[in-house]
Amino acid sequence: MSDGTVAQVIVESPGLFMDKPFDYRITPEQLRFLRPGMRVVVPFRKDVKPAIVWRLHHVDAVSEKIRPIISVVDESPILTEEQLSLAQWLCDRYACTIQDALGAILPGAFRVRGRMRMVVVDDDSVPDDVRSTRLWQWIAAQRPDEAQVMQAFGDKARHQVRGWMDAVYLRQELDVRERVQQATKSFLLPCVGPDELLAEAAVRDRRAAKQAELLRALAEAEQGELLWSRSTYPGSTVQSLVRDGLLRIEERTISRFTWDDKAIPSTPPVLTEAQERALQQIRLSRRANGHKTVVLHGVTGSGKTEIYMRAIEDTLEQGMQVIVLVPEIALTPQMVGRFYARFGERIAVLHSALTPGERRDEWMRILEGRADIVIGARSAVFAPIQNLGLVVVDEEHEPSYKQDESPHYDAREVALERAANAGAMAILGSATPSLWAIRMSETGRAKIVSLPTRANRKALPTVELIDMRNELRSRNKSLFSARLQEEMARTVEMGKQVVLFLNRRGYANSMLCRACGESVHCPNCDISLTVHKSAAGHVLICHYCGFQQPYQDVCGFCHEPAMRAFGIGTEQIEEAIHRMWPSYRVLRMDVDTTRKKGSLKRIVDDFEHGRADILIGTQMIAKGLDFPNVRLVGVVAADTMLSVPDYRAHERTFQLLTQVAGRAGRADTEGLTIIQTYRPEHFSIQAAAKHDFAAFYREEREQREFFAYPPFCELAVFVATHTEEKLAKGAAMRFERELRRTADGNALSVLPAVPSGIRRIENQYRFQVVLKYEHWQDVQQSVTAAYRLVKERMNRLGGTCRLDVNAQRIG
DNA sequence: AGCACGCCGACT
DNA sequence: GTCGGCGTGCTC
Repeated sequence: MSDGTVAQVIVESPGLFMDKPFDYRITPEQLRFLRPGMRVVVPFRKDVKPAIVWRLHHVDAVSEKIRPIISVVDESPILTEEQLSLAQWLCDRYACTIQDALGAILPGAFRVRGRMRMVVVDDDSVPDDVRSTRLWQWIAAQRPDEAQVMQAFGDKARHQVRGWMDAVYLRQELDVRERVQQATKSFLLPCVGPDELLAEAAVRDRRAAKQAELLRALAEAEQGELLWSRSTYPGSTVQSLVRDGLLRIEERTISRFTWDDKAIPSTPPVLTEAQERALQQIRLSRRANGHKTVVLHGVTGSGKTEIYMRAIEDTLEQGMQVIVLVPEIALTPQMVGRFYARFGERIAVLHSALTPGERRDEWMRILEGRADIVIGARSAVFAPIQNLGLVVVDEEHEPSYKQDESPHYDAREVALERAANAGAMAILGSATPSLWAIRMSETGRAKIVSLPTRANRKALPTVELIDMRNELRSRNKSLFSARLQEEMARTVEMGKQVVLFLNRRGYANSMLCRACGESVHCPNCDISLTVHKSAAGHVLICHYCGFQQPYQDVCGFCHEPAMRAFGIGTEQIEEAIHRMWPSYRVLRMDVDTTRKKGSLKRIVDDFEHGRADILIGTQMIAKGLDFPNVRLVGVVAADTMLSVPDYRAHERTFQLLTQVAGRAGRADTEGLTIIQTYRPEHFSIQAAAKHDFAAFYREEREQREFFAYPPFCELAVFVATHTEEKLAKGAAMRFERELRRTADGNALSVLPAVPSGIRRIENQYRFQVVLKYEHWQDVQQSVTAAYRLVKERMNRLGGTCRLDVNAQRIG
């Protein structure tokens, strides 16, 4: 027992059971520099495991059972104190483990691997008969850990090895390895003035031409330094000049990440009156002491990005830093380009398509203050910014801000939490703000700032609704109404472009037997197979597990040759256009055509540069793309989104239609949007057609309030999965029962356990329990306790449980 | 997770 | 009597 400080660390190890900090002893030497947020390696059971220092804890007496930290990986913390408290906040808010929370914050590139490996002590004490064994020689060469020895030589080798260790023929050595290292480059800097460099070069001309060449290059270098390219100047050349005291080598950390098409620096455009007014309101809010959250509601093409950039400039002037969130950065190359043009190298980019090395380097640039604008997707909200002044969430209504795995965080909420902690401002921008955002302004937690007109002073595109029931009556069996066909042809003849939107990929939604009514189902999932076109004809694919089977026109149930494809997909539209207008150049943009890296950008580029007349796409074309030459936007079937069994189907329909319509007429082209629908009277479709956000909001708000759905309450969805149906069901029922027993019935309403929307995926049965409550705080304890109880049990039985707090969809 | 501890059925 | 089934608990 002794006085001192212990380190509480979070050990990296999967599972719920160890979700608490463990104490470790600190040596006096470590005590001088050890800080929370550093990575360490600790002994754990018989293993060595990587861990993160959670906090330093003063105790009167250090208990005997506490073991020492083996090794400290970092010289300075890679997580800030604020990020550590954010991790705790994530645990509380989303009922996740500390490990999950830290895992979400810290990029995987910082993961370390620690192991104890065997090293031979090769001196006279080792007898020759030991030295001559195959095992000994293998250990000497491989430096394996114990598990590797067991794997290669089996169980009998263990005793042999233990014996050698006792005799000190072998010893254990800690091996700590990081997944990727910080990238560095060597720079050459002169130690003497340029005149002397030239003089020394002259001396060397005869006997060391290469050295002379380097000295001259260095004397003339614009920055007064050179990036050392080892192929131009070999090590020997540089080393001898270093020895002569003429130059020195400096290792500098650099970032592997480069953005290859940086736009030319541009001068900011003159703001329109509306933009000017909006910016003034934002500046007022920033100075205010109260809420600093602004919902920027700007119609499509109103120039929201320019407002963000002005607000960013203000923030940088105050010496503070900025986070900009975009729904999916791969979909918004145009936006990143504009930011580079404006702010240059002070930008760091974080998103999932970066290599681990690139992400690590960008992280360090932010942490060390070498970048002060972070632009990225959802996870960029965790960037290690130390002096946050502004968070921007662009396209705030997009569902991609919600994380689908644990922790099920909502980046918008995290953004507001971080902003509140830092006293920073938050701007949530959208042409179609979510009900959540508008509700915040109603309850005084945010202020709405509007941009009601387009920056190009053009009107919003005219929207025509086509009632497809009339088309059927007039015997038009084509996918396109007469009106849409006519305008498509006219637009292409004008040399303008068309965007066609359909929210369903593949060729057809399903195969249905017209004789017996059965559809073709996936053998592993409770879902019908989607029809896709391939070189070899049609294939049926499961969108959930990837199962494939060939197309057959004979029904598997009644054996009648009556199978037929139902429900149009994007591939079928492409085919129809080829048939109707063989000369039109068509591009298709959906998950299937953009799976390969860079293919999305190529499609965007091709369309932008007029190498196609028509772009067919799923919802990914609705996200902030800007094609100036688009005259016509056609929505092939507006109803597909409306009939989704989800409480947000109306909201999603309105948002998608409005966003898609907004792709038309962005520059000098007058825009036209044609929406085909079987339900033209539906308020979501009517409101989108009239660009009437207020009307949509009024109606939808009323329904949500009446049926007690968000934003008038919050939902949490518990899902249990297991290959045994009764075990999945049992876990969900246990969760339900537990909550009925422990939770406050006034604060929490528990809906009965039922099968999930898709009852089985990849042979796992899924049962769910939906919870409704007003304040998570009031129910957090009982819900978290019940969840942990059931999850722990379920994991032992080989199943899984998940709890999505503040769920954005059910099922 | 992965492993040790511990309390009940079928066996050399 | 023991060998081993896997329910339960612990890891600084």
